[in-house]
Amino acid sequence: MARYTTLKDVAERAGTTASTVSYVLSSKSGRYISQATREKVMKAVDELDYIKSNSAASLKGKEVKLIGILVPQFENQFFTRIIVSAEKVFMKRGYDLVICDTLDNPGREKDFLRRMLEQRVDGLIVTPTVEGTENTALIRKLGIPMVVVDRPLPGVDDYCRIATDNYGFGKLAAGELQRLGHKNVAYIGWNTKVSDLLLRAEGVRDAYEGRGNVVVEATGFSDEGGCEGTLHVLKDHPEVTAFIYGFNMQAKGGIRCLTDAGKVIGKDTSVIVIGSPEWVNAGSNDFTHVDMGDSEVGSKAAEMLLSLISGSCSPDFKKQIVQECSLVKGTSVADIK
Amino acid sequence: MARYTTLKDVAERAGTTASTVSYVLSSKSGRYISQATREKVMKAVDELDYIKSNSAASLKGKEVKLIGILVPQFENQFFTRIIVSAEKVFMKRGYDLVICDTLDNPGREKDFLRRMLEQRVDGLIVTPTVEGTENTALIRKLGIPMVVVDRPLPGVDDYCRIATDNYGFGKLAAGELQRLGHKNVAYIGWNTKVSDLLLRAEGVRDAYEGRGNVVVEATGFSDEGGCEGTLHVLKDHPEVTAFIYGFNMQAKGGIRCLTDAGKVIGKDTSVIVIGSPEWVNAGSNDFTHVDMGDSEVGSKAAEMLLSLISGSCSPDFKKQIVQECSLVKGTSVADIK
DNA sequence: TAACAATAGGCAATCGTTTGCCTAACTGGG
DNA sequence: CCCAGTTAGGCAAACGATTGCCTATTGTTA
Repeated sequence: MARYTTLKDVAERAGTTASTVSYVLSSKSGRYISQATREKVMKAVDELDYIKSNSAASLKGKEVKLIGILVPQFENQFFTRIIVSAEKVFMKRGYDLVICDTLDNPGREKDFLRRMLEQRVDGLIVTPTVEGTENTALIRKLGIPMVVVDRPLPGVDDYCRIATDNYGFGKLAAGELQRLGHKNVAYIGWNTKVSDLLLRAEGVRDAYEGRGNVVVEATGFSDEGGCEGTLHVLKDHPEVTAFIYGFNMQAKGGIRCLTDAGKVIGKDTSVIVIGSPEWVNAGSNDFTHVDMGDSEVGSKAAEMLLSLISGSCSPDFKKQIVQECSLVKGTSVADIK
Repeated sequence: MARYTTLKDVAERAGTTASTVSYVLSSKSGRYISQATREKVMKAVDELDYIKSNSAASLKGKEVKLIGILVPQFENQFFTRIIVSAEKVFMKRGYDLVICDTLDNPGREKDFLRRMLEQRVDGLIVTPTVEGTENTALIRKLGIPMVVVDRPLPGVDDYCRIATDNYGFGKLAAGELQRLGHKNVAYIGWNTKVSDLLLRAEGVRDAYEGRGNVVVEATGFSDEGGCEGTLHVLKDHPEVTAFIYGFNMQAKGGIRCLTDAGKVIGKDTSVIVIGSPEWVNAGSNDFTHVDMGDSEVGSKAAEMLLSLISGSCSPDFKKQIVQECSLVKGTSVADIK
């Protein structure tokens, strides 16, 4: 086991006491330290490779300088982008990130959250699992600063959140298809109970209210799910001229199926992807897609959490911010007007 | 600030002492606890939402149950895959992950490593920055378990590492091009001094030794870099029929340039990508690429680190494992034989 | 019935930092 | 020369969990 040197070791070498060393290192005002002592201490610190113990410090009520982040799918770039942009904000303020991938499994989420609390994290950024609302109850009860990202906590309302504009995603995508003359479109989405996600379909439906038909296919959250839904539509609704994919993984699978079925995207059929996975414009791809504002979501969540932690906002400050989205035009939608 | 309950609070409520509560919770053998006491304690723990403090425990020499992971580019799927697969291994053993993105900046790396030590992480998985070899010196001196991933620590040799087969990547890719009749190929790589990465070019060169010509373009590690290198080749070496891209980001930019230049990939020109970014087979893409064994690298590193931590291997156990790679054939290489 | 093992649980030191409370030496004004 | 302020730094009590060392019951056996 590794041996770390302690304040006492340093003090001994410098010929002083632990408290003095502590004061030197934390350079707190209100304590006078002579230049000579300061130098002796710094020399000893250096020679002994002293590294302070965060555990001991946090035991004395200091911040742990750890932020916990729980996301449901690490492999989804939407979340890694959130993490990257949040990290930039936290890093500047000296916080490290403990990151967990819940895999959308409420059991894992519960475990992880408890472990975060055991680590006494200073705050949490959480995209809750679909059915694990209860898991965050303790966090809220204890009053640990937390910002929820993307999905809501159903049945709860006094918490901070950076939301994505799910309804807007659908509406924006559908609007574009309408503009280009598509009367019969399909929305391939996730077969989930999370209201947040059903909103996307609703946005599409509302945009088409009285102006065309929308076929909604709710399938599994995976490449296969996307493919399956697409095949259903191709088979049962040959009148459909455009597909909106609610999630990037489904989109990937669905597009593969369309291609395999011999369709040329942007000509024989049209596609809009909700989200900005890297592949939308890699290689010969150039998909029209809805940018959910991934990075913005991350940095806003981080900033909100920091103000919660620093107490710079009132203790009962609760706010939900909806991130704006935008349409990025590619060549995957045919103009059939 | 959040108030956590302590062992003492629990003890008071259960009508016993902190030590008993501690023994109940850790269920250590060698201490007798009556069923009645056990129940009273558990009840109190429950009612008070007791959550143990990892800081306090680690102060007493317990493991912190944290593993630090440093990667140079979070946005690169190679690394997120490593993290995901490592996490699966660690999670089963009760470790949490503190993840940092060094952005290949030695200064950031140094900061992060220090912070990891301050957290007293039980072990580290590190892909060192290009020029920050010194940064890990302290880790090695202190004997903190560490596994290096992918890149080497130049000038150091007694450390554990899961390496990627850089030379093999180049050779494998070049071999495929040769097989299909390409005599003049280009390798677009990173303008770095890291031997590890130069090896890829060497693999390509060796494969072509006496059997054709290789143009090597070393550019920046970005989309733009890939594009730039590609344009040079198109301009100065019209005889080149195939491109090998050393890194996924360069590949993305380079391929975009090829397309913009009116080339149809797999017909007019050929491409092999080293690495497996998601886009290699998304949409209408189907690139021949070299699978570096990303996930395997992560899980092997995690397992090696765990055995280092548990001391199940001799203290001076040092081992370098090279992960095998494989070629995944797509349609991006034309057969010109 | 004395002696011993098994069962049950309290006491207090310890881990490494932080910080409030002292003391002590100097400096300078009156 | 005395007292107040400034400068410098030691002492020791926390923080919360762990664990070795006790003590005090029982139950068991010779």
